[in-house]
Amino acid sequence: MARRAWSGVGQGRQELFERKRQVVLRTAARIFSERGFYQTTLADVADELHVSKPALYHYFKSKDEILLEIQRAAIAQMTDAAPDSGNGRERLTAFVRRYVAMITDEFGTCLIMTGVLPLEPKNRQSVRAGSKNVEKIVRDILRQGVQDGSIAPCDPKIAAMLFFGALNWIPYWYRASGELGTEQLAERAVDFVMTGLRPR
Amino acid sequence: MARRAWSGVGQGRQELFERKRQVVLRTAARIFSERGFYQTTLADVADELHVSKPALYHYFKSKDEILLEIQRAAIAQMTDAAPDSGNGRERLTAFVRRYVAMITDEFGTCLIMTGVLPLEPKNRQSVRAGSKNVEKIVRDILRQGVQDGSIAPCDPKIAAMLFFGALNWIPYWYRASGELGTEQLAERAVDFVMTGLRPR
Amino acid sequence: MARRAWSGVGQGRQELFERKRQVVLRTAARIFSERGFYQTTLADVADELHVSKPALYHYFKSKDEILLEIQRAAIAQMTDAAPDSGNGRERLTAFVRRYVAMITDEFGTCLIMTGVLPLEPKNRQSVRAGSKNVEKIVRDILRQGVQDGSIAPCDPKIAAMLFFGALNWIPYWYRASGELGTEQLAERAVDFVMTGLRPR
Amino acid sequence: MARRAWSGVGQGRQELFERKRQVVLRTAARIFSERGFYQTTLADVADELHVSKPALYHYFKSKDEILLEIQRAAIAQMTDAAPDSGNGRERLTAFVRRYVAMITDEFGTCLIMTGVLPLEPKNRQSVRAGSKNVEKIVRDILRQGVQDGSIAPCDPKIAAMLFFGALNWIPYWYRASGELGTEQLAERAVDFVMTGLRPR
DNA sequence: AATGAATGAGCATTCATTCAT
DNA sequence: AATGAATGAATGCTCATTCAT
Repeated sequence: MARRAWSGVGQGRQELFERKRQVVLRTAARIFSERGFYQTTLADVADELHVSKPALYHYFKSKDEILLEIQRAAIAQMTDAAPDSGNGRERLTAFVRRYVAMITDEFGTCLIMTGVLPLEPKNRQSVRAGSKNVEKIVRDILRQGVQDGSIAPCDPKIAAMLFFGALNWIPYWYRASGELGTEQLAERAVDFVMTGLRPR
Repeated sequence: MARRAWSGVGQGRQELFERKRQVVLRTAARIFSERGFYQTTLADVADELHVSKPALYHYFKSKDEILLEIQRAAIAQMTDAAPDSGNGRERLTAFVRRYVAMITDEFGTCLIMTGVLPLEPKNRQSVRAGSKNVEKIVRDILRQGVQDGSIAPCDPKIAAMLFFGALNWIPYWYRASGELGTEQLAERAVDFVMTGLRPR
Repeated sequence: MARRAWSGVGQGRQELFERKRQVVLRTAARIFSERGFYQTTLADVADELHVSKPALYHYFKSKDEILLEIQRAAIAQMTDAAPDSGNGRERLTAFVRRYVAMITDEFGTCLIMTGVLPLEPKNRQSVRAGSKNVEKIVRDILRQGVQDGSIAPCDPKIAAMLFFGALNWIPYWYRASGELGTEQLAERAVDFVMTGLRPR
Repeated sequence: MARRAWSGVGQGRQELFERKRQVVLRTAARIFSERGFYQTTLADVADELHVSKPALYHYFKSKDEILLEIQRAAIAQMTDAAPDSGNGRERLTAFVRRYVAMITDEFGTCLIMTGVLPLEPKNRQSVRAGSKNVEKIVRDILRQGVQDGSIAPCDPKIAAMLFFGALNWIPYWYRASGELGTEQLAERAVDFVMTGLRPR
């Protein structure tokens, strides 16, 4: 019993190392989101992986680094979510669809639910800079949309944050295991942020 | 030097005790939100109040209880935010205005930013029940609005959560000290959740 | 059972604190010298004092700080050992007598036997500077003696270090509990460093 | 790049093994003396040798054994330092010259600076016995010298330890890389232990 | 009511050592 | 012979909480 959780993960040399690293990251992200970063000990993570605690230190040099890499991965995904063609509304709609997919995976969920406060100040700044960048992308889309008339006139800063709120809150209530699929959720989100609740 | 932070808070007997309790609560809520619950030690809270650590135990029996009471207070405020007259849209609009006011104060902010994970399971359930109740209030308003035609047809569950997301995320980015007042913020929020981003 | 090792140490407020601190220091110095710094855990020190481990942290903020204060105390004693009247030989003789007394107490012994390597670089420099100072005192005495003719012509640097060697090695072999008293030891040391082993 | 530090050390079969062992020993001795035994990890030693950590276990079965062999080598050298012809003074002088040479090499320096405390009790006794033996050699020389009149009357036990102190302290301050050569140092040491500091 | 002192429980991290290849 | 991977054992330190005054 207690087979290595990553037995048979792959067989490249360097590559195997990298895959195990990813497994650690996903697992840790999931547990951090469920229990909270501080309520999760490295022993918890190790146990879940059927691995000893020091083994984790082969892959990461500290608990903080694990969280940092999770959040970096989340930010990277989100940054790539920016679509580049179409008018403002079209781009925003595409962004929502991709963003919902990412924020419901382990990394995105952990970024939102754990937040950056546990990180060391330096790393915190790093992740925050990434988030700011994603926000800027959306602000720019909004500005474009306002100009091309596909989006209602608004203060892009405020609107972007209310927009992000609707999406970022998803990890707090949505369970992928339920009946609502991620794509359908994305459609509801598109509807909500585009047309609001008032009937047309 | 180092005068008690609550010197002159009041002078009733029982009442004085209660007021000091509130001061502890507000202060703790603020620090918890800023640094995070686990990064905040009771020594930090005591220092901020110019009081000794054990003194806090005169007012609360544990760190957990402090957080619990903060969150209960937040929930109580929010529950009271429910307006009872008007059609769905009117009631929802009124709710948003009150909710924004509450979520930007120390208690509301702490409820959102600290979350319920740090609480003991029993207390966590208690707060969660309160939150569910607030959500139910909104769902009911939505249902009413859909029926009376003042709100667009939608799945009330999903819509309510997207709606709450837009509002709950506010503490993560809004600073009351900035140029945007709370009331103006509330108006933007009303616009956003009611009409969305697409031009009419 | 397990009475506090420092029960009844004193009763001033501030003063009591300081005395307990000294007790910790002496005890730690003794154990460090016996077992070595790294072989001694804070639990060992705490046990010896019939106190809990965290209690030590009321008095010192780290294991390193304990060692630092021990060594600072030793250096302070030694610095004060410098006599100021007489010719070179007389001053050196007086220095030996005082130095032997100090190097055989807990602090002096710990300074020699533990060394400064365990200290953090910054603190290490600090103690080293103190040691250098003591060495300088002796070099100056030697120079004076060479000039006034009471000490044989020699290179003061080398001579001082050989001189210190003879004395500093004492903790490695001398036990105060044996038949040879500290004063007698000091006389032998005076003889040795003054006249050497060859008959006159 | 990063060629094995011992590439080309030799080519005999068994002999090669033995030479590599010696390289490990010298290197470890040097690092132990510089940083301290406990501050030196086997990874440090392996890195310095451009070898993997487990590789060291081909040559030694534990870190303790490495230190033990270093110290045994030092003791062996010292034991051989005893000269056998001449009167007491002559023999002692010769001993000093040889002893200084040994105590300034890697093994001798490590024996002095690391001490025997890190060793397992059994090994510690073994090395201590060797040291005692070297001390006995000197005591015997002193006794002979006192009898033949070439050394001043003294308590051989105390005199021997003060004598050793002057010499053993050398590693703490002497750097072979400086301007003072080992032979010159030995002459100063001979002068000091023979005639002391007082002018004749 | 209030505090300095003390503690139990816990946790991240390190490192010598072993194992599988 | 040699190494990357893995681990058991240990330790310094933190902090919520309690106790004695």
